[in-house]
Amino acid sequence: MIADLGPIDSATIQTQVYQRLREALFNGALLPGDSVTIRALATRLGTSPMPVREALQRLVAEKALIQLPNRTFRVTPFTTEMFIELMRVRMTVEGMAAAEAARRFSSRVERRLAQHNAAMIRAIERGQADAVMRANRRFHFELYQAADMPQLLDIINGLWLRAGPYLMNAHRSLDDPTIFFRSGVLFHERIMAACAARSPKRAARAIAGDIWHSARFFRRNVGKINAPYPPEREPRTSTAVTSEEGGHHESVR
Amino acid sequence: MIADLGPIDSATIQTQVYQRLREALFNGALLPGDSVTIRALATRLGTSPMPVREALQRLVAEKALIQLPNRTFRVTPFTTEMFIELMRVRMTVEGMAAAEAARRFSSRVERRLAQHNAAMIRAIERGQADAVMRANRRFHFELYQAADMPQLLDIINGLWLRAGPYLMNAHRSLDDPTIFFRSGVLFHERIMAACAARSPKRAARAIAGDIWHSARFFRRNVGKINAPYPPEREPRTSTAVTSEEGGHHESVR
DNA sequence: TCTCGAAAATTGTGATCACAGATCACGATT
DNA sequence: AATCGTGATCTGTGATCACAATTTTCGAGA
Repeated sequence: MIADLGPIDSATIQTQVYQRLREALFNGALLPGDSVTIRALATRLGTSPMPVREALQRLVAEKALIQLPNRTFRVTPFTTEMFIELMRVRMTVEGMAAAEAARRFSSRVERRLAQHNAAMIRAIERGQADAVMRANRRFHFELYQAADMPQLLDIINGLWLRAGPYLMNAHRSLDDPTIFFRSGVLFHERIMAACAARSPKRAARAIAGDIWHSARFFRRNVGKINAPYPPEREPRTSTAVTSEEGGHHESVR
Repeated sequence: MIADLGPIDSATIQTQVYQRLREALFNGALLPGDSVTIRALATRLGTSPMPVREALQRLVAEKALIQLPNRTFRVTPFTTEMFIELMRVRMTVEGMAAAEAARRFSSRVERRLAQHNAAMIRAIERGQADAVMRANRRFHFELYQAADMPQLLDIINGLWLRAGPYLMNAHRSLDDPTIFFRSGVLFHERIMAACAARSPKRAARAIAGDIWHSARFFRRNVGKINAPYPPEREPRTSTAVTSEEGGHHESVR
């Protein structure tokens, strides 16, 4: 009955592994098609294979990774069609969250949204693409969180996790990411205006517009982002890169 | 390069365990709040704890189970608020699927939908509640599958998995489930009409109506379905029922 | 130079064991 | 009779080992 504050509760190892992989996917540190192996990760993280196994299984459940007939793990690669489907789902799901956020809009989240967007503008001016993407993410989730629908937020998290390896790498394929980033800022302003006007429909439309607009930029580059093609065999498939393999990219750290 | 058909590919044990638990949840064989333990399940299924561990972790990832601070597993219990949120999410997500299905509607799925609905009517007349729920499920997923959006279908599967323990048990709390079942049939006819008319908006509205209507029946009974309340302690919580405990219900078989 | 095949290395899966934390059962103490 | 403490039991977590399937490597044969 003591008010024991400080529930430090440092998570289990498998949770830590899971969160690091999740962050790596969110940030685009892992490319679609990259293979991930249990032992290699365990060695790199200094644990036994067990926690890694469970973390990978969880990511498979969230469709962030796939398990080939091979049983080997890979960052889920998308075809253009799948990417478009994902963006369509995002438009309606995140549109719903935006609509609800507009209903519950408060000056507090209004202020924070403005801050995130300002940070995004600053990052654009400084040419810090990573910071831009980070600010963009914060803006969106600040909004979605304001909807106060935990289960909906979970779904959105899953969508971003799957889209991360693409969205966070796609801007590198653009000649001038700046103009792309700036249009994002404009959409964000539209979203804030809709929320300030307490208009759910406008907010949903604005979010959908933001998503669709960015999708237009990326659609053509979906293929370019994928890791070197894995050959498609029969009962199982493809090679497994294990760990280093040439300073490629798969940096789980 | 041989066209080896018959990919019987009897899955791994963990997959089998997962699917059985999934089915148990879908059918409402497990009540919200029921506790599930690794060793008990492993013993009952005649395997080692390993496959069960991974299956449970996966279900946790899908929010079908929760892990208390205790680390013990429980079938996710819902508050009324959470249940309503879930139903709202279902309305827009499944509404989207219905809309897309309406666009792609074919006489083939029209025929099959009619069959499922007919089966539902027959089951109602015979008073076979379980068969009613089964036919209802087939009807919905026949429709959603027709949308041809695999990722959206995955999300819907997750929603049903979480709702299963409630929806599949709630009709038992009704005085006369028949009138509830029959209204479902009417909504289904509305849905089919909308699809036949190739009207995405009407299809989405009809699905949302179906979901909301059923939610109204269940809302009051959310609390009644939950398994006996687990006491909420501090760092972790509640007892673990392990296995039999008095012929209660948790039949994973 | 290319093709084929067998050994070697790598992969995920499953079983078993050890362990820390939590819960429960039971008995001594007040 | 009620309360508290102590040991027994149960829980999930992590480590280690064994194994079958697969992939890769590499050398023999054409």
